[in-house]
Amino acid sequence: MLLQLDFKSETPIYTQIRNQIVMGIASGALAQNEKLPAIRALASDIGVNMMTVNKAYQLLKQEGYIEADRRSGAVVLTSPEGTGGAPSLDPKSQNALKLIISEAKLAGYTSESFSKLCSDYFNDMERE
Amino acid sequence: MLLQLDFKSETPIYTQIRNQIVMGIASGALAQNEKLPAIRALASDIGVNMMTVNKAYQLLKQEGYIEADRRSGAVVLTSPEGTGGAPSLDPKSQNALKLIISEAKLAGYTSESFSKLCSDYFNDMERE
Amino acid sequence: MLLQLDFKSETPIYTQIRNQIVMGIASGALAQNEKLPAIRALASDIGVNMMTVNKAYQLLKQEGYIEADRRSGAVVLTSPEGTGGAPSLDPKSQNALKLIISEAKLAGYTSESFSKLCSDYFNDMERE
Amino acid sequence: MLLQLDFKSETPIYTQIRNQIVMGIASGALAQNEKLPAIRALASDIGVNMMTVNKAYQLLKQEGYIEADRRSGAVVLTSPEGTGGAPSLDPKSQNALKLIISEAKLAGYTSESFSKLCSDYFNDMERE
DNA sequence: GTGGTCTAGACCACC
DNA sequence: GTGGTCTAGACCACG
Repeated sequence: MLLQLDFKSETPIYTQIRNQIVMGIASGALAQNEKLPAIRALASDIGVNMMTVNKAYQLLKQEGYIEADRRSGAVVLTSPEGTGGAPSLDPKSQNALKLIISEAKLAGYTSESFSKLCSDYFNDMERE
Repeated sequence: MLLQLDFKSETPIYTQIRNQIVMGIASGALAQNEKLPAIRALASDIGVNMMTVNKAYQLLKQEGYIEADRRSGAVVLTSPEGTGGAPSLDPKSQNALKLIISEAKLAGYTSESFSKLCSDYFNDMERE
Repeated sequence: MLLQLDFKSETPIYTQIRNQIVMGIASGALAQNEKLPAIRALASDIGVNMMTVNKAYQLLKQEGYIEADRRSGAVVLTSPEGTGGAPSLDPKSQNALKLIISEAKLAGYTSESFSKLCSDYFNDMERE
Repeated sequence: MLLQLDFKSETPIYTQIRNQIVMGIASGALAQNEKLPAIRALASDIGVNMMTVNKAYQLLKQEGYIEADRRSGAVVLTSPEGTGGAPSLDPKSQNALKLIISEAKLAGYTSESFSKLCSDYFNDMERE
């Protein structure tokens, strides 16, 4: 699991860390119940202030992606994939998705070609 | 065409304006070649400073969604929808989409149910 | 002699008219002593306010490119091409040239390749 | 690196700042990877509002001359001078160059004397 | 009437 | 400390 940060990006670094970890979990690069690196270690690894990593971890905790374990630091939570209930997307992400779909439509995508694109991304993740 | 802004949001107001206009164009609420409201008019309409609206318009110009005419303000550009070439999505939007798909997967979506969600959004736009 | 205006450009229309006429004279499209179209005629031709054309003509007069003739409107002045003295470039244009050369250098041009580019433009004009 | 602004000029201050920095990079006065002054510092230095400097910096970023690093402000980008591919000039600059060449021709320059002028400017930059 | 530019001062997020 | 955002009001160029 390697984090790739872009210090020139306008998205805050702690958000980038959070995003990469979420994508890592989804792709399986980070297994369920796997232990995340210690804040201090990760911070020095990627050359970033500890506060920044801490902020990312707290975000992830708050969103239910990871859990703080007294003994072993942070661990990836078992995702409720098979809960049975209808899956629901965070409202913010829903809005972001609507925006992306608008852009895609104006860029020439049809409903079908866009769905195709999404499926591709979905399947790419499985294999990584 | 009514703009709905959230002044408490952490996404800058000028970005919100830009997003709403993009979605407005995609949904047809803003017709091609339609004249956009004057910067100052829109600014006072939504209770925001002129500079803020200006920034949003410049973003849209730069991205090719609208065009400024010296004589009559800004107009919606005719989108090159049928250019024939493969449609392409902005790299930033691609990354955002990948992130959303990761979140969706962890929230329990399958590739199919997610594609369904996208199609629904796509079609909703047509009707508005 | 056809004027091509870009109403979306950020350079004022009267400047565009002035520039096109200067380039027209240099390329020979407008001959020395040739009569320029009447303000009113040109204005309606290119779909522009008379004031705008007037402003362009006054600029050209002031810079010594054309002359107002009571009887026949404006005519192209005989350029002092063979005056013998060292040619001199307008200070503003000198600065603009320095800036362009800076940009060209950063874009990878060498002194030689840039001179080549200039010669090409110079010669292109002769033929038009 | 000293900026010389003309507050009476009709070219916007932010453009003047942008131009001076571009010329500074080309002349070597600003070294590659050198850190640019902080927006607020430069602004108070040259007696100008922060927003004005900000606008200049954003232009430069957008054009690829400088880069913003989240941690340490803006730095001069390593220019891709030896990329091998044919160097290309911005279309706007090309048009500006054509116009200047037209003016030069009418002022009595020959293709050769103009090329000489350009070489001189090119070489002057190296030494500064 | 339109957009473009600029100012002086403020608040906030990030690192 | 840094940059990003926003405001309220002003002046000017363009058409």
